[in-house]
Amino acid sequence: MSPPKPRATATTGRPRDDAARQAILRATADLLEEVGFGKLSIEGIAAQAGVAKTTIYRWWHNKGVLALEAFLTAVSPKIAFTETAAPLEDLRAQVQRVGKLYRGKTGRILCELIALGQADAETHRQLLDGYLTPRRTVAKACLQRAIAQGVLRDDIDLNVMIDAIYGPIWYRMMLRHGPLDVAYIDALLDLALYGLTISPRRRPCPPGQR
Amino acid sequence: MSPPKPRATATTGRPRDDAARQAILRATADLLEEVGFGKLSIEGIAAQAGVAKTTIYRWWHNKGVLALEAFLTAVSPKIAFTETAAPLEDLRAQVQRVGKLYRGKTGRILCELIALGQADAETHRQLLDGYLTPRRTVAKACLQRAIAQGVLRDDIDLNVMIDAIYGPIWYRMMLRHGPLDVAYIDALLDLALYGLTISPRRRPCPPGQR
Amino acid sequence: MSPPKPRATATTGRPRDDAARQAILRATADLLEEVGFGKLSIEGIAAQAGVAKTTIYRWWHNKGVLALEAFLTAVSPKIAFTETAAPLEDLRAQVQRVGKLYRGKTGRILCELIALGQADAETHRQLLDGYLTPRRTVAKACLQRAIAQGVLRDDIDLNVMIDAIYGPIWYRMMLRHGPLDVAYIDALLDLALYGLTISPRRRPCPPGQR
Amino acid sequence: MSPPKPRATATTGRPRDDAARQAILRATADLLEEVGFGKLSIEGIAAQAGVAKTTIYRWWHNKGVLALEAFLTAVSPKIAFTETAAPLEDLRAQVQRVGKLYRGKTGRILCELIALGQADAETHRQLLDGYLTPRRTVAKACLQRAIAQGVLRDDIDLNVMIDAIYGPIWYRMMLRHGPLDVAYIDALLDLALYGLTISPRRRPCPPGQR
DNA sequence: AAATAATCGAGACGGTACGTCTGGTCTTACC
DNA sequence: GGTAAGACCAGACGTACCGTCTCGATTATTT
Repeated sequence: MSPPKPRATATTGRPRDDAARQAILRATADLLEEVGFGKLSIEGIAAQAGVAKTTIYRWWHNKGVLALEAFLTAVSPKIAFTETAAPLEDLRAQVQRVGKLYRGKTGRILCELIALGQADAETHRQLLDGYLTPRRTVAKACLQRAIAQGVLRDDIDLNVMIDAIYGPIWYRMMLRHGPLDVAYIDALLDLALYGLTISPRRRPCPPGQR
Repeated sequence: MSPPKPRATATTGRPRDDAARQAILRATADLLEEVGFGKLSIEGIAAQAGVAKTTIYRWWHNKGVLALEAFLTAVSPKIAFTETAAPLEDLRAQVQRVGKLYRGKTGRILCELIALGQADAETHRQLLDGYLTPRRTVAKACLQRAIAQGVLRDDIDLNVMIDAIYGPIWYRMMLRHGPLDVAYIDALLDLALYGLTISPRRRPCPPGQR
Repeated sequence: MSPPKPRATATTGRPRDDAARQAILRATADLLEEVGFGKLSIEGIAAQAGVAKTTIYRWWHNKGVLALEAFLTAVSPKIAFTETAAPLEDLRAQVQRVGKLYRGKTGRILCELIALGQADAETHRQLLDGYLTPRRTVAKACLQRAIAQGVLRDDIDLNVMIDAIYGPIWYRMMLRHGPLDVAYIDALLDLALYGLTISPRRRPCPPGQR
Repeated sequence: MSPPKPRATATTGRPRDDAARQAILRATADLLEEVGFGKLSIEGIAAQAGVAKTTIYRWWHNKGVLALEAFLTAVSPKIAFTETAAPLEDLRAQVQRVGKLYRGKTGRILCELIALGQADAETHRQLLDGYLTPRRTVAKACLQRAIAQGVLRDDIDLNVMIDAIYGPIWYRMMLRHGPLDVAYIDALLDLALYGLTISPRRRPCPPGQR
């Protein structure tokens, strides 16, 4: 009982104050943007949220899960797939949208949260389940529509496909060895779709697709 | 003179004790492996190296640059390009070697150092200059040999090419959403080289190419 | 609020732990006796008291005020005036008692605290208010009784009188140029009371005066 | 041999650099005035004197003896006895001169040096031999002249006499519980000379003496 | 209505590590 | 051999947060 776990149910007693919860998440998100995860402190959050440290520790095990929840709450709404008739164009639009997001502070924070997950299994799991997997699932659906329409090979593991598309985006986001701009992402998608090797076929734009 | 910067030159006075320097770097590398960057402490390093804290602060601004230097000193020798007649095979071998390294603790530490670079420009610069850029330079040379031999397209920015190949490796190293094993890397290289889209050509390519 | 001042009142929050306070004062007094103020360290006190350094800094600005409070707490009870019918004998007894105390470690510590007060106004004030003034007040009352009984001149500032009596005691305590023994103190009192100059009268004074 | 003792004689090698010695003493005296003994640091002295720390440690065991020597060098010349035909007036003039000196920074420093002597026997000895004893010797001579002239009692230990005169001065210098001004010193001398008790004789100013 | 129970704020507590300062020692090159 | 420069080990400094622990006050449900 000593580790303060989030209560599953509490039938009696004073109910959880949702205003405090919101204030904490908000303060965390703000500070995360302002100073980054590295310099985030529970005391700072408590002060900014006008809340006692106890209240934070009561509901979140550690800085990581709190930061993560705050991050997810703030960022998740900003990325969503559109769904049109042309799956590859959907994909291209979505990747561009992600790229734009990752260029900024969101990318910086995300990177810190990933690093955090290296040491703490729970943070890692939460990051995957709460952020990565849902987005990959949507992306898979998009790719499957493309396969169904016969514009993509059907002999490759979807997970590998997605890695090939998103991997380089994350790579540049984290290493920052070059710009993560529209042109780069476009070139990258071309490469992923048509390969590096010399071949008779190019991306000859099936008439009407582009 | 109050900010303790690494001296550029010191013609007089007691010279720097290289034994202490080595001990510090060694202790740092060991602790980095043992507990990760997150739980690395200067006090711990000083104790393990048998050195005063001041000696550390005299030569390294902060934990980041020290950890980075220790990391580079320890890891750099472990990755090198072979050079044979078949550049694409060189590439494949090298990527597999990198993949193997990133599967383990090295990957975990690297990921923390990257996150660190998000907030501190100097750490970021040092990571790029000391680690990433040299490796990319070698990789570029390899790709250029392949282009010269006519097995790779010559109309694509080399930086984008390299991103397409290495990006997904790093992606999996950091997110750990799937195994970073030999089969994955092989599949990834095939994809990068031949593309996702449906084409008459497949990898066991035109006779005589391999 | 950044300078950690002793709180005036705290209506809310966890109340101050008096056990910790006592332990700190006790440890300080002990170490003061053992090693003197010069080698007193907050870390040492914290360790001996089984207390965190922060707890000390929370309630005492610096080593000086802590040492002083510990000193006063430990020493004050040891000196008190007796009150008999013969004020001059009361005085003589009290001065001898003080002399005995100052011969030992108490004197040594007191001397260090006085030196400390030279640089820090607050320490100085606290030393005067907490130690010196109360004792001088009592001594004044004693002298006034003597004056009322007609055995002491009534035309001299009481403060000067007291200085004349106690000054030489402190002088020898601090300079240690000679013994601070019973004989010395007796001789001193005779001198103070009857003067240095040649006069017909000697201490076993005119009949009827005592 | 490890404790660096001041060399007694050095028949060979480079002779001691007196310029360095002077610079060190001067810097020490200056810093002593400026920040007091408590915040005096060897590093500061070395920096201000343009001298290596080694050079200081070679010639002085510790901060105390250095500070003391610097103090004596700077202060000694400021106090000297005059010698006239009226010993008691000489005394009065000298005590006033001492009082004036002790009112200022000299007193503050002196007090710190005395405290220092509580813990370190050598410092204490040096303070007595170098400062106190010579001054007391001169004062004794003065008193003896007064005794020879028949204006002072000859049945009292000279040491006690001197304590009775100088003790209260030091007392006020160190405790600062009241002003150390001309009037105070005058009153004090009267008291010391003529006593506190009621007697037919007052200081009736032997004609021509005052 | 009272009792019970969990929440909340405030803030003290024992700790760990921080980055700095100074004390003394040593090592080197120069004079 | 003395000296300036400065690196070295050692250890205390005062601060920032950590995660835990009382408190008194508040807000519900259950008797």
